[in-house]
Formats: sequence, C-alpha cells, structure tokens
Amino acid sequence: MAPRSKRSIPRTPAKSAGDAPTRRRIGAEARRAQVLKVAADLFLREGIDQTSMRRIAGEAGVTATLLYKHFASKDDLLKSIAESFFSELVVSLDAAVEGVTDPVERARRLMRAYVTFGIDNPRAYHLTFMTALPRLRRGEEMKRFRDKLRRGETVPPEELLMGMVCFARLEMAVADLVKAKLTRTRDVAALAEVVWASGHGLVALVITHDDFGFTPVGKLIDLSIETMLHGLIRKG
Amino acid sequence: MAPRSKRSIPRTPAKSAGDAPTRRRIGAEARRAQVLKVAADLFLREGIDQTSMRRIAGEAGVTATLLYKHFASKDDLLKSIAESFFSELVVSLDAAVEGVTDPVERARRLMRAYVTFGIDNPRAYHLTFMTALPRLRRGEEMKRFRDKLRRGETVPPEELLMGMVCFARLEMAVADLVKAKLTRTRDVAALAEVVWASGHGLVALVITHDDFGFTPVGKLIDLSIETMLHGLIRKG
DNA sequence: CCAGATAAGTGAACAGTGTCAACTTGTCCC
DNA sequence: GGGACAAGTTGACACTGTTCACTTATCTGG
Repeated sequence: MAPRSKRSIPRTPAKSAGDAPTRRRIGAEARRAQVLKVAADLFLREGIDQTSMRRIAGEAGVTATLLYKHFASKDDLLKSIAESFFSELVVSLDAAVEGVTDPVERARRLMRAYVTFGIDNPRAYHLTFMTALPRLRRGEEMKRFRDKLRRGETVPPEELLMGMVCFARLEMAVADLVKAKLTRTRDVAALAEVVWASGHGLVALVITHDDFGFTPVGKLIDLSIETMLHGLIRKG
Repeated sequence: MAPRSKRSIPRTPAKSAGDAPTRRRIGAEARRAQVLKVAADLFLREGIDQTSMRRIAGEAGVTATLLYKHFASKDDLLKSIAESFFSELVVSLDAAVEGVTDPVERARRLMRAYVTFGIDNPRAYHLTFMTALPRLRRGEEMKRFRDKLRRGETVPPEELLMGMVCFARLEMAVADLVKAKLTRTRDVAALAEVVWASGHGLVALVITHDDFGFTPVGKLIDLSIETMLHGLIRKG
C-alpha cells in the first residue's frame, strides 16, 4: 500500500556481468509447488499486502510473469495456499477429537482446536477465513457441497473446498449433541453456525486487535468455550 | 549520481488561454469535511481498495495532493472515517437500551443492536472492526483508556477513541449482570470480551462469507444471542 | 492601495503494484 | 537434424500512495 520512500537508492541496472542467467527449467508441477511454498512462506512472514508477485518470483529465482503461467492471478495463488491451510486445520481438528467419544467433550475439543489453530497461525487464519477471495465465493455450489458433506457423501478431492470440510467437522459434532438430545434447540446447521461464529469472533478479535488489552488469551478461550457449551446444552 | 538540479525550469506558463480552472477555495475545515464525506461514500459504495486517493480527490473536485494537506495518509483518512462510524454505532446502541432497566433485557438489546448494525452496514463494519489500521493500534494508551471508561471517568472528546466507547457500553451492561449476581462467573472484562467475540464473529462471518448458505440471518441472530445469554446466566 | 505573509491548491515525478502481449530459449520426440 | 511445444523473459500499461517544488488566492498591516 505505502511505498515507504527510502531515498537515494541508486536503482542499479542489476545487469551484473557474469552471473549465469541460465533459465533453469524444472517441470511445471515442480515449479508450481515451489512457488506455492515460497509464496506461503512470504505471506506468513510479511503479510499478504507486503508480498508482491515480483517479490515471490524473485525469491523463487524466476520472473513475475512466469507466475501467471501457473496461477491466474494473485488471488488465485492466495486461494491455492488457503486450501493447503484448510487441510492442516482439518488435520488438527481430527487429531483433537481422536478417540474421544463423549459428544460434549468432542465438541469442546473441537472448539478449542479451532480457536487455538487460529490464534497460533494468525496470518494463515487471516488468509483463510478473513479474506474474501473472489474466487472463493461460489454461492450455490457451496450450498450443494454442504449438503453432500452433511449426508456423508464423498466428493472428488480435486474439487474439494477444504473450508467446507472444516465446517462439516463442526456440524457433525453438533449433530451428535443434538442426536443425544443434549441441546436446547435442534437446528443443527444453525447451531453449528452459531458455534463457529463465536470461535471465529474470538480468533478474529484477538489477531486483529492484539493491542486491545485483552484478558489473557488462555482464560478467554476457556471462558468462551464453556459459555458457549452452557448456552447450547439443556439444563437438567 | 546526477545532482539533477532542476533550477528554474520554465515549467509551462499555461497562461495561454482562458482555460483557468479557477482554484475554488473553501476553508480548511470545510474542505476536510467535504473530503471526509466524499471518501466515506466511496469507501462504502466501492470498497476500500477500489477507492484510490485520486478518485476521492477527483470526486471532490480537487487534486490528490491536496488530500495530504488534510490527512497524513490514506490510513489516516480511513481512521477518521472509522471514528465517525463508531459514533453512529454508539448512538444505535444507546437508542436500543433507552428506558430498559432489566439488566438481561438490556444485554439482549445491546447485542442485537450491535449485530444488526454490523450486518446492515457491512462495509462500515469492515472498516471499523475488521481493518487493522496501523494508526488505530496504540497498545498501552488503549489500556489506560479502557480503565478510565470503566471507572466512569470522562475523557477529552478530541482524543476519544469511539471504538473503546462502544466496548465500554457492552462492558457496563455485563457489569450490571454481574452486580445482579446473575452470571455464572464474575470477571466482567473477560465476559464482555467473550460476548463481543460472539457478536463480532457472527457479523464477520455473515458479511465476509455471504455466499456460505447460512441459516436465515434473523434466525441466526436470535439463536446466537439466546445461546450466549443462556451461557452467561446462572441456572436456577 | 498595495506589499507580504500565509493558506490553499497544483503538476510532475518516484517507487512501487498486478497483469499481459510478444518475444526468446530450452528440451523432448519424430 | 528439425519441429513442436513448454518454460521463461522483456518491456510495457495502467494503476497505486506519496512527496517535492511550485503557483495562486486571500487576508492583514502599514
């Protein structure tokens, strides 16, 4: 955004003699993977806006133009990276509830895993859940996708939207609570969305207003999860 | 190193014809206000990134350079606009609880007013709560500010951070709940942050993933607020 | 009434951005 | 060896936020 003016940079032609400009060719797949890795690193270290296509290209030892042979746009590149973060999140979520059978405890651990992942990986979280990538918005397609996941159907992995998969994990945990007749209300989708919202809000506030002077994060997480759980569960 | 002395370059007199676009002068305050209005309009209509300084200037019938006589940077301009949105939000919040004495009902209405404001003014909400303006981050200053508001002290209005004022409204409502011994726990600050998080999360999700296929928003708001309230309040 | 200070406004440039058309170069297959 | 095609580069375009060096209008005091 702001080109911090660092004056008196001679702007060298950068035509240093002798360095071999040999175009090093690697396969298309390999290059794509390499660019993804470099870009993800830079986005996480420096932030999205601070990371230009030229910078990514430079770090990959390549020209910016080449990136457009592998990704349609910067947003497209971002989207690809987001998908990989989603995958990691799914792994975290699954690990958190592995072997746990009590539905309430499963829900609790799921929430905690989600919030912790977000707070521990603020830039990744920002990229995946707080950036409205134009390409990520697919409206009707998403609805159909949700329905499929809800019914336990499988979806071709290459078309998989990992964000939806994350949500499906939460939705199924909530469904278990409802099935066990533990909840005050029975609208699984709505309940899952509410739970997600509270977790998301916590992460979002903490990572974007980190100077707010919040209560220690650990305490906040505990209180948030327990409050939500108490709100969900029937008294009795 | 080319000293580049551009002394006394004639620089086109441009006095040739009666083109004279007549620099229309208005007072500094007036111009500042006008720019604020134009910029706010554009940000809301087109979004922040789609609105350049030149565009704002053009719409105001002025040069981009002039904007920098009134605002230090685009971020600074954004920040000024954010403050005015915060003010509107405070008005909404106060209106929502006017005349209501029951602490639970006050809390409920406050939450609803907050969430509704955000969903009804997505761009304004995004600008105020989801954009980490560098100038908005003031760390320690914010903490001291919070403490003052918490104690009911007044703060010079020209240094007022309206965002903090909004939060203080919520915090005081929560404090009333705690005082009435209605809550399960007693940490006012932490409780208020948790409530805020859930409201914020709802708004944030709805306005950035508007294609997600959510449960109808009205239902979501109701369920979210009632769940939160049930989670907060002691049973019995 | 007119000089001078100062406030208000301008044009051109700088250093960057995402992106693309047109070109060159490397590598494999026939 | 000669194409074909994939992989990579050059150089530009139309933007961005921002600043420097200016001009011009308006108010004030002598």
